[in-house]
Amino acid sequence: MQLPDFKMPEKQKKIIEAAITIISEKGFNASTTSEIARLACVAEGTIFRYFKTKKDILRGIMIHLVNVMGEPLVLESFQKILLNNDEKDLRSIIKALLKDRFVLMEAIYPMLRIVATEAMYHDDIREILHEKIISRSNDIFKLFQKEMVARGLMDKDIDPSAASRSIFGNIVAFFIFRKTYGSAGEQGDFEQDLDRAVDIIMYGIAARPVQGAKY
Amino acid sequence: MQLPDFKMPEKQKKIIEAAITIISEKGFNASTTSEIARLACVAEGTIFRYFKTKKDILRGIMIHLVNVMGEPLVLESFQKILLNNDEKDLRSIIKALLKDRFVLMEAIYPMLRIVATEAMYHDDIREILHEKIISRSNDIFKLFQKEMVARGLMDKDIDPSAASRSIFGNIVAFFIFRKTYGSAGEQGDFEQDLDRAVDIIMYGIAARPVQGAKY
DNA sequence: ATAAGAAATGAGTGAGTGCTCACTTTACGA
DNA sequence: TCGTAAAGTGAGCACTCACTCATTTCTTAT
Repeated sequence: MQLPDFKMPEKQKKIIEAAITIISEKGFNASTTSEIARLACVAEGTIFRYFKTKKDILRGIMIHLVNVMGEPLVLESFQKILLNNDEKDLRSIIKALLKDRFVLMEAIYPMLRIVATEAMYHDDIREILHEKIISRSNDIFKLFQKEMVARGLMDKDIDPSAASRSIFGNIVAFFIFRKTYGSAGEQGDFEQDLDRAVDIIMYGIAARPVQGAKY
Repeated sequence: MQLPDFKMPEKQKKIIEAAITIISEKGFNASTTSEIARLACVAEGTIFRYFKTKKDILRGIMIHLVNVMGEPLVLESFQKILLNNDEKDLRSIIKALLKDRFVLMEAIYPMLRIVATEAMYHDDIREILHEKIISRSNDIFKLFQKEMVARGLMDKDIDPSAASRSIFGNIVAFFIFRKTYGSAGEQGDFEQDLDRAVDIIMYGIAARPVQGAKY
């Protein structure tokens, strides 16, 4: 996992990168500090110069997720797609969103694995995640919905929390299924699959909009 | 985690029950055999009479998920809800499904945590899960869709894989969000939330069916 | 009642862990 | 060039854990 530049001692960065790689592969407890040190090409003692304990490495990874990836990658492009679309229709926005999230999740996949696992067992990590990413995404989505309603592209009485929760679920499910099964085909296959997923997010599993309807 | 009766030595059952409790709380690697033994009220050596290694306990848990819970709980009621509904409309079926899955997931929550975590790191567990539960659920869903299409309740050109994937994502997201935040209110709150989720699964985030339409 | 085998025990073992610390190397201003 | 502080090292320490096995307890057939 190659991290973007960030003011931080060379070795510390190497340690975090190595830790992300190893922990994402084997889980936190199954990873050893000696292995991380080996991959990072530092002595084991060096790890404990930068991180007080092993658990502290996890915290370091989370801080990175939030500071380096969270803000610039996760939220910025999310916001751009949802809020800078004066002339686009809802369908292309949702499609752009799904595509962008897919690419992002693939890019930070090792980190995602760690967060998904550890958030289940550490309250503090879950808290950071919620505070810095989930609740802020929710806010952005609410703004987005307001705008869409104003432009007549979304139904005004859809609950925004339920909607964003559903979209979140769809995105994650799309990613996981593609990642574990699927993706057997080529690029065209992906586009088609994407379109299907977008259709269902837009119109559900039952209804299809009347031809020429405003939605 | 109280398991249903199943032909198996008393102590072995106790060990698995204890293991589910402890592993779901702390994760597999952070759980110790001595702690499991203590909770199960057996000597540590007894564990290794029934399970060759510690990892073998995990396999025992998975076998239980599949044999005891998987077939009778996960698939049976799934099938009943989807396929024994000659007179019900699509909306009530989906609502019943979502409700049933929620109750089920809550009942086997500790086991779910273990499976969700360990499936990320062990190929064999992911394989069992896919073979015994996911692919079979998919088959059931395909039958269901065929029936719904025949009865004119679902659009025939919705891809069944995409649809079941989406429903899966919605169910899981609904569960997780309710479990970690929400559920702050009472029962009425839950019903309302359920209805919102069902609406979105049915009609998506954009369109709403015309009043009196057949869907 | 007793023998014999099965089940259960838990102290013991050694491999392997996170972490320390006495030491070496590097960076750099005077 | 040297002195000093910071950065880096890795052998070793204390400890934990999965697993073993000699011993005890239970079960049951005769």
